[in-house]
Amino acid sequence: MSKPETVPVLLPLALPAPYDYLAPEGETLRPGDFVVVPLGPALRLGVVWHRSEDEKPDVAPAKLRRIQHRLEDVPPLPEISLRFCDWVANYTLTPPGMVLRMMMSASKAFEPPTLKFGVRLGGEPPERMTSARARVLEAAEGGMIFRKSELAEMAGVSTGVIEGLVNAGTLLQEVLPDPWQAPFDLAREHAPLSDAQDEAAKALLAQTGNGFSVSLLDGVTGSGKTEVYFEAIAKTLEQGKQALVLMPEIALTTQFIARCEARFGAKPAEWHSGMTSNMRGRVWRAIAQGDAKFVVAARSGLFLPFPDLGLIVVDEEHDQGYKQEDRVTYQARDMAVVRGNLGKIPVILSSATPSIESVVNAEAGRYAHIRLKSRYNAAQLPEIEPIDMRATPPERGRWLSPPLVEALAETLERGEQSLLFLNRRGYAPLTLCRNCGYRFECPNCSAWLVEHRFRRRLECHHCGTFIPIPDECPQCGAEDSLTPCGPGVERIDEEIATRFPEARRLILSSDQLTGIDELRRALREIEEGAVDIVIGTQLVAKGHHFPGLALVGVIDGDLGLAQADPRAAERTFQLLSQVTGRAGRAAIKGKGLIQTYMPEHPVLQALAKGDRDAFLAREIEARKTAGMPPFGRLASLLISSGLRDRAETYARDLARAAPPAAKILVLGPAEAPLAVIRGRYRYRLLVKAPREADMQTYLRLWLGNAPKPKGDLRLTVDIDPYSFL
DNA sequence: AGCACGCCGACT
DNA sequence: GTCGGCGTGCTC
Repeated sequence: MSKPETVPVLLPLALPAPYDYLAPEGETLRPGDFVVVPLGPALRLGVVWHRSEDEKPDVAPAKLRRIQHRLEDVPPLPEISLRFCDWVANYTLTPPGMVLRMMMSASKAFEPPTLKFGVRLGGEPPERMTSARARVLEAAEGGMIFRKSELAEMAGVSTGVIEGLVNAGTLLQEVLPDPWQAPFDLAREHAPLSDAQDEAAKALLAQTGNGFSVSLLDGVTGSGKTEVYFEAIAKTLEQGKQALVLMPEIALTTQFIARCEARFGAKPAEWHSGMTSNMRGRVWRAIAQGDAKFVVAARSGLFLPFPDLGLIVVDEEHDQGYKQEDRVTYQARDMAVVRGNLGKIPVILSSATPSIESVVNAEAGRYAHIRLKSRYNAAQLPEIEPIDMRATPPERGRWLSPPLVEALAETLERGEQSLLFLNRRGYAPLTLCRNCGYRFECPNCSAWLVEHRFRRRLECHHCGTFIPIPDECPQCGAEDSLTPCGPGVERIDEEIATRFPEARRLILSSDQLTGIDELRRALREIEEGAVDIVIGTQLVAKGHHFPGLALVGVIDGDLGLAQADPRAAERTFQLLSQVTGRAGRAAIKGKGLIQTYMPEHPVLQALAKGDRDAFLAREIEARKTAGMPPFGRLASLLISSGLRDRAETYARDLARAAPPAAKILVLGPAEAPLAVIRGRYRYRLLVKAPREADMQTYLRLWLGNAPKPKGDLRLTVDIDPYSFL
């Protein structure tokens, strides 16, 4: 032992590798331990990393500084998390520290935990009894623990009364248990599975239990996929292991949490960005300690420190929301499969409209394909019909075609609910001057300003800039000459208001519903049947059930098809099937009407005929021929700068520095479809490679020798890009 | 991610 | 002459 022991420590910063430190005197540290280390002038929190055999510290010994101390009351990061971090960093070409940062994104978890206290009936009755006190005692009957505010509200008294009873010794203060501390009742009685569900559950359980496997649980909306994977969750919890369910939109999961509670007798822990930092800290710790066994999370939940994860479910696996595009860009569905592989545990991908990638993997035998072809409870799939807008156009200045209006009228007549879907926020996507042709464009982006009549302004959907709606044209000065062009949800709402003044309407869009609570309230109103016609954006397509919905009308079925995007057809098919799939449940036969100018398009044909498989086969064939994912690999390099020339020149220099490779194609640079965002000019390079090529090694070699972006130049690498804007 | 160093313009 | 703008580079 001549040399002092050096320990690699990874810091949650954009550094290329872990730094080496001297171990603290007389203490042995292990990989995963959280440690405080000096870095430059400051102290920082990092994680003791692992070093492979062949690596050795190559930093000058004189530079080595000593680890200050280890965090003793934080559980160490599990070994799998370290390997997962390295894997993701390597795959996405991100510094490992940035992945670690995601893993540590609960700063409160590293501070001494604050205990929450509640009160419980237990001591002697108070000497002086009042009516308020009596009400509290009555409400607290049974010995349950309540939060002070909760009990006060139940008894209809102020919290002062509660405090008084605490001081009198009647109410005892006790640590409030977190929801995940309630035990699960796995044998709890629940609605029996249908034969099809039972068969699927058996097939699924056959996959789970012996190490890593991926199952694609593929069933039409309303077929009861959730109950099927609940069986796998029950099995996991029975084994005492942790189960993770990923959801694309956590704001919409109230229903899901309630179903979990109904099935297992206790609530799962939740994890998403909308939680308070205190709550995030508590959940993080509970997971790290292995106390939280069942976690429902947004995509970032994949990076939580599970010491004993036994199952990952990716719900609505096709959803684009799983692709994170800012900071570290990753596809959570794909990374879930990686995490499952590292942990040797089963992964379930669930969807009514699975992604092409997953279907191809299932067909190739890499994933088990478990299908549920019919709806649960004899409910029928909605009948879907395209409406040819060339044959039955709407009247001037209107957006609903006669057949859709008629269907709405009939549905309204029957007292049933309708949903109109338009994936466009605001009132109108473009405003122009009738007199001189001036169009309102964002000063910072290459995009039109969208009129939001509700908020009385013109907004840019890319940078958030807005101006009040002007009275006159800024170019020619003409008054009353400004004309909104095209519809957004607000304009559809206006049309419904004139056509069906008696109907109760609700716009389900992030503009109208700010915050989770408002959204949840709106969803409840719809569920309870307090709304006749819902007009909604994307939000309505994400896994929420509307039990009374009979008719779904899609205002612009072609909207997603216009873009020159290799995934446009897939995405449109998924979105439209999900939206129209909201129609019709147990008692009601649903109907879906899609307004389109190209009813003969394969996407619309497939929807109308309910022939998903034919569409998938066709789409898969097209991808195969073009060498597109999953048959080939893509990476996108986005170059941006405040100066157009600088961005373009750098993009060209970068392209020129690309090492020649037999089968790897570098396309571009080309101006990005959204050429300017927030005043930054954007150019794009696309790298296309065969499936067997090592894209990461190629990119590292290339970027290692290429000129580095200087000044305000930014270069972002996106492996497996989903957005081409 | 911080923070210091260093090189250019506009002030007492 | 100095103050301070931020672009560049370093932190084990």
